[in-house]
Amino acid sequence: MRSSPTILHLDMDAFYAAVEQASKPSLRGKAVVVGGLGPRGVVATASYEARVFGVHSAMPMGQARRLAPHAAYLVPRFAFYRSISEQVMGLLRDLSPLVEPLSLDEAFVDLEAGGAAWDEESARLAGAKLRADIRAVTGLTGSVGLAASKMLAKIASEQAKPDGLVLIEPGTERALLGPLPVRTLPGVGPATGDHLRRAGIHTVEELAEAGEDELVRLLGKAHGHALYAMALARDERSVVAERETKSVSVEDTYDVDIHDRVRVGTEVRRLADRCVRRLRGAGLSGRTIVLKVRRYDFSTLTRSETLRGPTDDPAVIREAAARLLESVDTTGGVRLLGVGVSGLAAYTQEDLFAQAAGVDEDVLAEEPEAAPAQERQAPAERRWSAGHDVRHAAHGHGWVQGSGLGRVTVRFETPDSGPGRVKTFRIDDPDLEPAEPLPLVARRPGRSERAEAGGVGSAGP
DNA sequence: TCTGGGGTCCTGCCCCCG
DNA sequence: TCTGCGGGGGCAGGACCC
Repeated sequence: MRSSPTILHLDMDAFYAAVEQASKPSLRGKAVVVGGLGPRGVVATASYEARVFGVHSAMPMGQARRLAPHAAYLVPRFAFYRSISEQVMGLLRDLSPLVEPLSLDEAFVDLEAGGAAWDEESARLAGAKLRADIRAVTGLTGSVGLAASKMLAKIASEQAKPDGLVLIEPGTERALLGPLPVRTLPGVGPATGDHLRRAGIHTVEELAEAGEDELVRLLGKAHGHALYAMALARDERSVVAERETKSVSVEDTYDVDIHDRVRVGTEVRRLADRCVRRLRGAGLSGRTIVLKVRRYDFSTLTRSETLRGPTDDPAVIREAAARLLESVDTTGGVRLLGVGVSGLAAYTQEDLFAQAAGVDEDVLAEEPEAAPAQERQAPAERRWSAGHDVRHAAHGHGWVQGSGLGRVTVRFETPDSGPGRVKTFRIDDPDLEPAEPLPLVARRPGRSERAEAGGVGSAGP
């Protein structure tokens, strides 16, 4: 392990909810819950104000609504979050070429590799500057952990949340880790946590005392060795900038279980097509086709089939998925279906033949990526999804607060306005149209008339 | 109104091959 | 020809992460 705390872990605070609050002034300081709004939705992110009521990620929406009935409930806008994420990742790449994104809102940075820091003092300065830059560019807050290893940097950022910076000084690692619950360590989830608890192991210190052989006996080879090393604060994993994709998959949970076998078949075909679209979008093909079925009782099974060579041909993948479906009993109903492809390659075998023979590309049903999810909504809500931006000819930019019964309610405000007024329209009002989200922070001088003093949005907790 | 969607990695089992 | 053994691929399931 390196001797200086020059591995940085960034974790944006309640990212999706914070973006929504920055984008919608009337939600700042309020409980905001982002997630699926259907009957089977779960919480993706809850703002800190919502967490006070006990709402947290992965909780069923119904439960969240009971706990926080007055919170604002919004569907995620992934494309928008991705654009903000790219700004943040850009700032990280200014620090070092070694940036390892873990998700839209999290990444590791090797500060030493970029020359951005070499000791405790310079690391602290780089982390503080990064936090200030993120706030200036996006209006959002992120928490920074600094340590000599990935694991410790991640634990540090967790302790720094929200809106803070924690540096773990070399030499203090074991003492800091010892009293923490085993669940703090990455890779210890509910099942492993239970397993260890039954063996009388509750803290990291007890994990270390148990010894490597005992942990391997309890948890298996890979997990046992890895966990023992982590308990001793040993973590040699390096920051890896480029990770290649190993699989591509799509899945849908249905609002009500599907019983009709024919309908199951058509859904699997649609999923196969969506999966192919993703695959091709990434310039990939694959050999192994995986069908996933979650039944009415939540039991989940997968069936897979490996082809002779990689493909991105929709007909081939549809047929494989259909064959796999034949071996699955769906009586009783299914709540989720999924199709995936693994064993990826950057080329296909058939396309050589197809091009040589002049064969047409198989036609993929024209279907925008978002269609299946929207299709489940009532027609009135199809155009006006809660939380999405709109523009009105007379009233300007706003967002949909809700719609139903032929009406749509819009709040007119922008990231750098104050909280705005609410108005209601007919859903077919010709003056109302969908709009792109506005930048969270007014553009820097140059062209914007909005770049006035105090224009930087605040989204503090 | 109980439980999303997209991934990764590991394990155990079976089968084939040498 | 039989048996043992080890490796590797394919397959299913489970745990975990964000």
